[in-house]
Amino acid sequence: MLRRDVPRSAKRTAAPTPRDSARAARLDVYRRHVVDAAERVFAEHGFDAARLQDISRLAGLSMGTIYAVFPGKAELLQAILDDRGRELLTLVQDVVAAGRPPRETLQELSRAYIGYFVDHPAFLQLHLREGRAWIQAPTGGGDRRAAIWQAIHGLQESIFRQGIDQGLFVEEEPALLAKTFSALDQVVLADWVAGGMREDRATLVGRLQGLVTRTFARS
Amino acid sequence: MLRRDVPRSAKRTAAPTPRDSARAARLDVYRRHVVDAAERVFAEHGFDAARLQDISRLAGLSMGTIYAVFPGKAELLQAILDDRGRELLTLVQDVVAAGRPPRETLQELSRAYIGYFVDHPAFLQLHLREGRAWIQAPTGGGDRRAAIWQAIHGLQESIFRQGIDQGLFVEEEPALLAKTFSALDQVVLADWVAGGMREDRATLVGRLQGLVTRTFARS
Amino acid sequence: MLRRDVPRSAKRTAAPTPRDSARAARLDVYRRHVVDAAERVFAEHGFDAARLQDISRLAGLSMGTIYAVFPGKAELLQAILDDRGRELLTLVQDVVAAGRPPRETLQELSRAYIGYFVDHPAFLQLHLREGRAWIQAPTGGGDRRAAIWQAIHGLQESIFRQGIDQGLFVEEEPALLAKTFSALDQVVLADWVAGGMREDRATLVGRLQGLVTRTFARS
Amino acid sequence: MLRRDVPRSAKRTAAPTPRDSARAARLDVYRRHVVDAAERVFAEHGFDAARLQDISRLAGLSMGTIYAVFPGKAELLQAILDDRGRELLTLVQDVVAAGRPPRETLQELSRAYIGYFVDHPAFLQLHLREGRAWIQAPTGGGDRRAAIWQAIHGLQESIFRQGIDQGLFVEEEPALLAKTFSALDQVVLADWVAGGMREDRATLVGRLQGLVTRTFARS
DNA sequence: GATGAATGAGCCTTCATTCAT
DNA sequence: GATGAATGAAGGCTCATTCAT
Repeated sequence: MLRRDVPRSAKRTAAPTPRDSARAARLDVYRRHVVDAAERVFAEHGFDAARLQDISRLAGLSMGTIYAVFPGKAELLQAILDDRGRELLTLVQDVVAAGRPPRETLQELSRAYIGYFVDHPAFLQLHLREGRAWIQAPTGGGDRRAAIWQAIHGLQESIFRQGIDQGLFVEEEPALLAKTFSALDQVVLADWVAGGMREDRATLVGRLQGLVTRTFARS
Repeated sequence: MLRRDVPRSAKRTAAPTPRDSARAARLDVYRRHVVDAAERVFAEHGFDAARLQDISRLAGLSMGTIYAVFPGKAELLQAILDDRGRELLTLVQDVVAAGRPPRETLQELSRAYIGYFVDHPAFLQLHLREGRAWIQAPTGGGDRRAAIWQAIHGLQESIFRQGIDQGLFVEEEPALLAKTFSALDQVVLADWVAGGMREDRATLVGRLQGLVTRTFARS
Repeated sequence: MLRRDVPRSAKRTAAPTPRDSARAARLDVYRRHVVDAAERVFAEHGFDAARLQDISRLAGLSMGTIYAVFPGKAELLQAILDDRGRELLTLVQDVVAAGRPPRETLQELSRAYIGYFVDHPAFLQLHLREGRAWIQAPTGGGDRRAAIWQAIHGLQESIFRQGIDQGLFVEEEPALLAKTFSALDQVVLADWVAGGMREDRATLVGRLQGLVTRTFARS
Repeated sequence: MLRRDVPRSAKRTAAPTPRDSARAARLDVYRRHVVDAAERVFAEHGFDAARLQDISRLAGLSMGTIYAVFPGKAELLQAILDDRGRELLTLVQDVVAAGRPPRETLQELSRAYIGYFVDHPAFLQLHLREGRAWIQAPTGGGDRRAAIWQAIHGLQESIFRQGIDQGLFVEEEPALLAKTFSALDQVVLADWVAGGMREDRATLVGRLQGLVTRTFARS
């Protein structure tokens, strides 16, 4: 039958129709599948060597479906780094929002970071392979990927600034300290990956906390 | 073709003829040109996006010559990281060989690293882009790239071990300390690159030495 | 599924049930919608660049419905050219059936053609873009599209033959004259489209009638 | 050996080196092969359905070589229509330059057109399939393809204008007469193609000249 | 020996067509 | 019966690698 000429057009911008929300839900499921598969394939082969075919196969979805959800390969990587970056940002925001004293906050942050990456080993590998955004210059928000890391580092800087003001941390440019924190994080995790991911989470947390304390704490 | 019955095989391991040594010298000149050009092209575009064609043009050498010196693109990257890695290793060896006390050695090492990367900015960018070898696991020498970094880190570890034994450095796995040292190095340099390479060498050395002291020195 | 043993097959060729005729009527409505939308999309983008998706959207019908009415994209174009061709044929038949003298008939034909295309601008564009059937060879009816144009040209030929016999038209192969008539038609209309469709119908009719008179009338 | 550091750099913009001219000559040979093959494939299947692979195979050249000579598929078609269009333009220019009286010039033009298309049957088919440029509006030279046809029609218009001024041709917009001339040309040739290309050149020339005389000549 | 033109395998992306709901 | 989301084949284009000159 011909499509009815929308007597419910009034609702159009109001509540979404069940059909629309179903559609949105389905697309969201696909999105997650695609992102998951892509994350793993990118992690294993690196972005350039990764083939969309493989992602399609791993996701159990056709090429067409992938392209229904993402405009292209680049945007797929973007989306992964974006999603994960946002999750990390939320994590940091939560930790910071708790309002604990600086040293404690740093310890919590270490625990949170390690926990997140241990929980998402594929992303960890991808992050170690392709995640150079945290070294990028503050470009004024032109690149979303970099923007998220700037937000993350911004929060970290605020902690460092606080700690420095209270005489708890070494006196050094907070921006550099934030990056150093990320670097220490990366060292511990990279070492873990390189060693075959054998240590458990607590060990890694302890290791990072140790490094962090020694690096930043004023004795 | 008929298999030639190599009558001059005896010469093979004997003294190289002038012709041979001339050939070797020529190839070596080519190699250097190719490696130089590749380093710059890889630094600018990244390994995957770099085109051999551009390297050929920049080197002023034909594709054929490049392939006469290197088996393929991958080996070209390998060679660069190898060459530079070896130079870095030599640097570290020299610093260690001087036999200074641990803290001083670490300061010298900081100066040497910074100096090397500031002198080779193209390699620095390539190192930040593609150089993940220093995080790799000790694979038992299967990968030469990783092997060199293991050697470097091995030397650094010896310093840290010494320092720990003398009660000068924090007590932590020397291997992890070595990687941390590399990470700090990377942070300072990445920050420098991101900021437009404006600071001079001394500033960077000072910054790294500060970080290093605070991170490793036992108070 | 088990193959049903069609007990109502007897009804198949009998009188159509109300259900069947309702079905047929419905399909016919769909057909018209689809053809209209397709005509516009084909006219705008050309056959190859046109996307069925767009036709579906413009028709307000699902892809499935389109494929319920047409076997594929090619048949859709076919159908448009067919429908329009048949309408044109009817037009010509009506003009010819009036039984006016040849010159007058040609003038009427000119008016009718221009009128039809001015009334169906989308088809005009499609006709100028993809309508090459009127140049096709008499293939013996293999292609329906060409067949219709052969019928049209056949009628025109009969007029030309009549006019030639009466000494009114130039002596030339009637078939060629018929095609020339179509060409003149096309020139006037293409010029109109190219000029932005600004002139009104009467102007175009006058222009074509002038060309036609000068081309075919024996002085 | 390393490329010599150009002692002949002075010559650089002066005479082309033998190497360069050889290169240019080779590319030109390829260009011709590619264009020839493309012309035939485009003529047979139409632009969109034509596959570069087929052109590659027919030309006896690899995909890479095709792309060394043309940036893409579209430019390939462009180049064909361009080349042929320019040749046609030259033809027209030569005919017009002879300075014969208008009627004679038109007869010569008919002979030239027919001759050209009979000599290039693949292009004829392509022209009938994809050549709609001669109907296009004068867009001010934005499209090269259209521009050439504007030049051609411009020359034809000048002939018509002359003829009209001398009272030899019917009084009608010269631009429309020029397009009509092209249309008559197309009719004769399309008819020839449709009929299996059996008539010889003289027959076609006679046919077109007859049509042209009757269409344009003032009695 | 060096050249660099030629090769062609491989991948991202589109869209006609189908079929589960 | 109608839907429109899912499919996946197909093709334009790139660039690492080779080899005739």
